[in-house]
Amino acid sequence: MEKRVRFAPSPTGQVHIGNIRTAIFNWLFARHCGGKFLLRIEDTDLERSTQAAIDALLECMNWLGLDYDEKIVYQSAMRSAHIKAAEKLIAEGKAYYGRPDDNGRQPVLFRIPWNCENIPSVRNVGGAEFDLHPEASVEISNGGVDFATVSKKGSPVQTSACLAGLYNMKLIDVSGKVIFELEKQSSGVFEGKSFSFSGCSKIAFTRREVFFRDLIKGGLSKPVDGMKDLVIVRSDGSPVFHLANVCDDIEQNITHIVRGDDHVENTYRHILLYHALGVNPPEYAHLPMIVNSAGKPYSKRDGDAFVGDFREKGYLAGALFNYLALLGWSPGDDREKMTNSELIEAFTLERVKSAPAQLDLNKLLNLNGMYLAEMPLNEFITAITAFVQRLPWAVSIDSERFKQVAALMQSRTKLFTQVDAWKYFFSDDLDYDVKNLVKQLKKPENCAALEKLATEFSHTTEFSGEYIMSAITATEETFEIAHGKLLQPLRLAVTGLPGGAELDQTLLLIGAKNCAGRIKKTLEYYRTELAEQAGA
RNA sequence: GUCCCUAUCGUCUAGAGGCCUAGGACACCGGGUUUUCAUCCCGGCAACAGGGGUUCGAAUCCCCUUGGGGAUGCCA
Repeated sequence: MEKRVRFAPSPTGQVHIGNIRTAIFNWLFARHCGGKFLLRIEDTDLERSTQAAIDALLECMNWLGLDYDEKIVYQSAMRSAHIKAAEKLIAEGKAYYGRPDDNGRQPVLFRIPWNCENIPSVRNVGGAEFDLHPEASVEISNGGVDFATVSKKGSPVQTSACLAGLYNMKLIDVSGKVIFELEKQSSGVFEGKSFSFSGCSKIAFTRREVFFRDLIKGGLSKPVDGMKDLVIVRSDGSPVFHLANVCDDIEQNITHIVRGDDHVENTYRHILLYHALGVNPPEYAHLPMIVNSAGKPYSKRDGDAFVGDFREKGYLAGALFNYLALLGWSPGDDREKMTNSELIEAFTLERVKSAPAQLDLNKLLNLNGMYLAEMPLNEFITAITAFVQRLPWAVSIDSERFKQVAALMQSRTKLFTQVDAWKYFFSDDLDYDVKNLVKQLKKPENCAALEKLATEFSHTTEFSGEYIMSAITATEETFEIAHGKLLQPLRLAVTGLPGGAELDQTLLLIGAKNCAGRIKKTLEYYRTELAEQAGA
């Protein structure tokens, strides 16, 4: 059978990195097994869902190459189907109207099914009982049972459970006498009859549990007595996530649900909803969360949590995609830098880890650098041009010269936004690394040597790489500076910074006259502004 | 509080009872190349959370503890 997965985000803001990783895993799964990757936009929260957020989402997916099959389903357009499903459940006695709100309107609640015998996802696991706090009462009604167990310290712990969770329930008083049997009263309770008891010491019942095999986490189960009937239509008439989600997954014939593991608890209820709607539930796979460098879930304060931020900062879509695919998953061998087709080929849900993973910006940066390094030069230039154009100093730079600089700097660029550091190739207005500058220029012989070089540069007619290096060597000899020790001061004087590409290539691009002018300017700057503090 | 999930270098991970003296990558540290810085190359540091079992043998299976996360909504 064709495998069908979906990515179902709520467009309520920027696209979160954890969210997009879920999309990536769904996409990889679908592409690996030749299935369909569907997009459903869960825009039922009309207050918070905006067109801008939807546009941002689509833009993000497009940027990362997450192409989807079939038409986008907008959940808001499915509303009448959701309501119809709720009505069907009510008609079949599988859902009921709950307590009215202040305006007298009633929500619809899904009843955790009382008769579970024919539901393959539910099984009996034997008898269970709780000690009850004697001072608290037990309330039994159509909506479930409220009672209070006893904590270790002896205080009451208020608990409630759906009726179905307390199959064969018996209430036992302090003398050991059974004072209530749910089975005998069940039809009355479903019709609205309620009971209240005090002085009970025990509640005994047959425990049942919902179970499923998660493709990532393995066998998972939850006792039904830990569940409550859930609202599926609010009193204002709007469908709740659980109902909408399940209905749409049924409508789209989803066969595999791959989502964040914050949904594990919901899965038990969703499975029951599936059965109530007469459909076999799909396979589930729950992905671990991504956490920040402190091991906590990402919050607004962390920044770096939105896909758009990564794009703005100059990360490549391919690198981010590759990196995110490796968070919580690995191919099983030592490969890390992988093309999309390699990822598709290797991807299986079985290899997804189930512990949370921290995003490591360093590693992402490194991977991005690898992608940049192997980009063909013309592509690199095109891509980085988009970033340089935003910079104020770059408004009218020469494109031919920019290409030469790009060729020189590509191998040392890990992020497009690092183009900001190329300013000195185009502007005489240097941003000095003052600390390093002072360190170099407080040696008088360095200043004298630079002075001489400036003079030579301003007069030379044959400015070449060879000329530059031999001029430096000669000057070093003249001023008795150790071989190579003049390079740092010279670089600082011309570019303001301690690092960069090969010095001769750099100076060549800047030009003899400019170099000479900058050296003089830097020396002047040092003497007037920095010499004093260097001496002190 | 209760329930569920989870636990290998600082981080991402490999690991399916013997291939483990625990492998790779990032970061970090050292060396080489570069007459400087970076790239690049080579090397190093660094982990099975703790305690009990099971077994001839445990990172691997079981239990407990501890740490982390999630759920417990008329949010999604």
